[in-house]
Amino acid sequence: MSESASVVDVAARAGVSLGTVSNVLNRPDRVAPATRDRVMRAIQELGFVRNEAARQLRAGRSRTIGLVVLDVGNPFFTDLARGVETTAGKSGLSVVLCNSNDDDDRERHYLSLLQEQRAFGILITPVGKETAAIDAIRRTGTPVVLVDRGSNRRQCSVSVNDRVGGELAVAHLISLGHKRIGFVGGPLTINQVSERLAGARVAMEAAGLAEDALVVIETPRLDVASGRSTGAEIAAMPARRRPTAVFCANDLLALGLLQDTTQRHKSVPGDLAIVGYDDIEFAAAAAVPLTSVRQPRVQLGQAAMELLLEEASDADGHQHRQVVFEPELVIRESTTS
Amino acid sequence: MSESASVVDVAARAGVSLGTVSNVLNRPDRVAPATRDRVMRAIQELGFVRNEAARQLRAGRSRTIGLVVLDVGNPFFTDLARGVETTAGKSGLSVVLCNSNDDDDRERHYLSLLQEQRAFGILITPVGKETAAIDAIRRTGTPVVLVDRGSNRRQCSVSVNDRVGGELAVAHLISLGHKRIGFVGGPLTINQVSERLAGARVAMEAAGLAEDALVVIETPRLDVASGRSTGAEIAAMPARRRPTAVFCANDLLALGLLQDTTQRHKSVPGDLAIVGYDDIEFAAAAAVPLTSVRQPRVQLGQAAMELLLEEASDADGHQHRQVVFEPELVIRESTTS
DNA sequence: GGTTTGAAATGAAACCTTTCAGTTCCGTTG
DNA sequence: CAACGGAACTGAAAGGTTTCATTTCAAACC
Repeated sequence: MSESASVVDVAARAGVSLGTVSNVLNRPDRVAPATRDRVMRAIQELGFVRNEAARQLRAGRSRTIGLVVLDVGNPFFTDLARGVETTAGKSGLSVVLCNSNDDDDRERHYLSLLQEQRAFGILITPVGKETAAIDAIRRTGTPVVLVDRGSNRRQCSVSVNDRVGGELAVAHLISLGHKRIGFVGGPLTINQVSERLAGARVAMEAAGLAEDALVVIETPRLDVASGRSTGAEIAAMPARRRPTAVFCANDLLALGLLQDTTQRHKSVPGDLAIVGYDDIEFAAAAAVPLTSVRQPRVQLGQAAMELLLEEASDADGHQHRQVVFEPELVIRESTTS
Repeated sequence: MSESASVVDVAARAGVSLGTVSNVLNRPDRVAPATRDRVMRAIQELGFVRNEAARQLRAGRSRTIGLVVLDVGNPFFTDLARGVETTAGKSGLSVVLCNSNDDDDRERHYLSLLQEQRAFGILITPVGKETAAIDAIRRTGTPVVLVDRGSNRRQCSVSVNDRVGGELAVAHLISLGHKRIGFVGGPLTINQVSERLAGARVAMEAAGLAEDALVVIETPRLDVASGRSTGAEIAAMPARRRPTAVFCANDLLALGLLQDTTQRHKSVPGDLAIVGYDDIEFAAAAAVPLTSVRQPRVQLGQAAMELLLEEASDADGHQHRQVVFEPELVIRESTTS
């Protein structure tokens, strides 16, 4: 009971060879119904459970795909994960959610773990720019799809046009008459952050505003706490330098900043207009409902998984594809009173 | 290059036996430094990566623990997961996060998956009451710890006293003068929900309020959307039956309800006071900062993982333990103006 | 009756690691 | 110089599954 039964035990009990048991498990139609039933009964009686490790060893690769994200605490990524998981499930694959937490070491750690597990494939939002480790993995034959991050032709990727997103956000603020605008986000080494910033710059330039009219406030992380501390930083600025509107690189920052600003008894958007990014579910329920740049999170996950499956199936001459979604600005009270 | 090297290849290249390679990998101190270096170099040159499947097969169990939660979209569970993961990582274990999504079938599916993977252990917040499947797993020798759920002496569990939490929440509302109080949550088959409701009833009784002064509104799920639709339901009630305050079984519901209520231009807490549960990070940043019952989420995860390790180490005569944390009421503007 | 055919069942080999009893080798000791 | 001891290394076995070339068997055919 405690020691689990193997196919051999099942075979013995059913009075067949172990090959037949395997056939019952994997190609039931090739086994005579009577035999099949007998084997099934033996499986029941012995409480036989397939040993996935042995299957994997034989197959050479596992049926698990790794999804490496920057922050599981960010609803953006959990929504993404849902999309991935649903699509993966349809192909009988399971998903391991790995939280790199913006940390290079953790990312490396998870990547080597996934390699040891001979992962079926990897979906990753990389921490840094360097793709050496990822290239190495791809060279071993494991399909890799970059998520929420564009790429060159050398690899598959699924992304939302972050530059356009940044542009939309800041153009919106400019159209409301703001002239001094803050950008809150970081670390700037994260690609999405720098792209959104680049988009913001494009909007500034298009409106003929000076470069230094965009005040960049770099944060250590993209979380609520960092957003809160940004509030102090902004409040401490001399009035003539202080921005009248802020574009945050994601909603967590925006919510943190919003919370802090409200606690200082400043009005949003009166004293400070705020735009977020991602349009997570909590953005609409915020102290002041948040204007945000919406990304198709679940579809992003689905598309990523589909690309991965595609890459896994046409093993050799695979043509890498880059899927790019377009973001959408959702206007709420945090910018328009 | 594409085909990965095995210990045998490494051994051949380094001119040693495969046993020595294994020793370099697992007990480096038993190998002469010179040999060790030679093997290491061979590993480097061949790009050898350990095959986890083969290790598992040999070892009989994997180094993965399964964490089965009701809803990954709920920050309560992702915070919990963080606690679990940190503690697991220290012992070289990895965590697979499984989202049962309140669904019996999905739960069953994940449990059998974890069994096939010969999981090192399982942490689970079960969907229903029935523990037949879980008992069966425990009988195979896999340690199981119930999370966010008390239990009898027959199994390990980590929980927060939900009854006390419900009592705290409703006692608070009563102390503010409310006489007709709503309870929002569901499905009631979820243990945490029914316990919190039970606590609410205790508070009502203690205050000498009639049983039917507690209006129970059962929701299909514990998410923001359900919270929003509850708003309509409450608005549609005749004024004399309509509660003046509501206790929601979790913060997602509370945030949804809050959002809907605000959109109806009703004031919170003026027209409707709201208490949530979990005190997730977004509760404080809500439209009206949310009064909520705080649970030690991260510690909960840590404690669960520690219990699991404990159960895994004293294989035989393990004494099951029940760890119960006490919740804490955090009062904010959603109840006090 | 003998031969052919095809479905059904068989069982050895392969997948890769870890373990452990056994061997080798070299320096020490009596 | 023989015997011993211990460190270093070896290599076979085990672990459970899947695959596939082979074998078996009964029915169909000539």
